[in-house]
Amino acid sequence: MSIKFLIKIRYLMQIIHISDLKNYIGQEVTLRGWLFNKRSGGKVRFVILRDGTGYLQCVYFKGNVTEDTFDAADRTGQESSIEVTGKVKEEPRAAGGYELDAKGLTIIQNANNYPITPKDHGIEFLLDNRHLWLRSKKQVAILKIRHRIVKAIRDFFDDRGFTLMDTPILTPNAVEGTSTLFETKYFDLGSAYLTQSGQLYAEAGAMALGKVYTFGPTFRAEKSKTRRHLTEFWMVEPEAAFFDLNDNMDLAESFLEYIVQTVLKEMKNELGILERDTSKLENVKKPLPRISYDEAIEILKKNNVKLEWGKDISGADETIISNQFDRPVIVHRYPAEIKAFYMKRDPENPKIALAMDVLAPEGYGEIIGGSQREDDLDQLLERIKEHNLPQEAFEWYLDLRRYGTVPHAGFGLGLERTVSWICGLDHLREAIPFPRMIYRNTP
RNA sequence: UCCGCGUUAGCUCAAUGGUAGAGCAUUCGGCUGUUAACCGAAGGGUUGUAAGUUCGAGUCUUACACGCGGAGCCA
Repeated sequence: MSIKFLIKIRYLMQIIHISDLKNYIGQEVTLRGWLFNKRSGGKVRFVILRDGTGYLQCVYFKGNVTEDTFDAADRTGQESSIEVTGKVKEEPRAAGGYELDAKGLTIIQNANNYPITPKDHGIEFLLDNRHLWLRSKKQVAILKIRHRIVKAIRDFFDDRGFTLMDTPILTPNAVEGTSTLFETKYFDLGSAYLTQSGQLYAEAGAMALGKVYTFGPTFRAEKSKTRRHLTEFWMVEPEAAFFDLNDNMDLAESFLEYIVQTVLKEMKNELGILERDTSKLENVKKPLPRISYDEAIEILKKNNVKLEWGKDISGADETIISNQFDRPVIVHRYPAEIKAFYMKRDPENPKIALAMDVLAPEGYGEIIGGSQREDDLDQLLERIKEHNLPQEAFEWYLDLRRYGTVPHAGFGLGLERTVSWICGLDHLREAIPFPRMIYRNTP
């Protein structure tokens, strides 16, 4: 065969992805990707190809292929980049149902000694190799579900008249004045802090656009060392004018239902790879149970846990409460003292803030926190004093109450906690591609 | 910051105070349907660091370093 002829064949060959195999049964195709794993018989070689869209077993029989090709199948290492050609066929013995009756194997780059072998590894090693760990089956499934959740979040708000509004990451002050923030030098203006929430800015947006949401990274410099904390995480925060606490809870409820039901419907394969028991996710439908903080204390009392009125609900207590229900539970009307300065007081009881948290089932804890905001100028001024916050830093925020203030509300949903819950992960660090934790900022 | 646990081959882990071991990975050989394939062989070690107890320390003691889990804080 002349070189010209080979080039012609090369151009005629259809280059496809594994996810499209079903449309090419019986046809000769080319696929490109990485060698996921391989096995061998005496005169047969099984090469598992992955290309980001799926996995495909390519079968090389000695005699059916050239010596060179058969040797190539032998000497190609795990995660080598390769190009394969062959005929697509249905094959119940192969995982995925399709197989490639392979003819050609081109090694783009032969990888030697890939660190993540097909056996167990410790978490430290895997995190050190996070850039490679992302290639493994479960991590690919998690990344895809995370992407689908992000898309569901955006679709949900976009379809309901919310406008995406990005808020600054570098901010001049602490939003709630409590959390420890990452500090950085900012030219001649002194210090700037990495944002811990876009909410105050989103409130300005809600007064401009009616309904907005902000979706971006947030940062907490707390020295938290648990499976529920990262120092850098993503949060989506809707904020709507003329919303009260009930509207806010209605929105959160529809929102969670939409996200979970969308993932259940469209990500069956990935949930299967993660071996997620989806029966508990099926229940995530309106209406979600709503209980007050006072009722939460009663539930704890029945379970022999004493919680003094005015104290915050701990992680363990959250689990006890959420175990009483078969779906996420909304807890509302917390003691004002343990909540942020901008939350509106209950007109019926000034000791209570019109706050709401949503606790995920199965011990995943708080995934949503929100409130109706204080819209009265004098009340807000008083709160700022009580919390010892510098009023001048909040003048712009107070302007929102001076010029056409209206009742409004919003909440924040932690993306990684949501991904972790829906995927059934045991640690937040697998819910984000490159986790940032107190003792790790690499790779 | 506090409490608990851990650190042995590239990776995951064994080893009663008495010669440092296995599986995976790597290299070589075998097998025509493998599914974390399997079978045979080989190479691979300053047992986290420093000191101490002991005839003898991977093992016991102390300090330090690093990591993991939990508490607090929060999404």
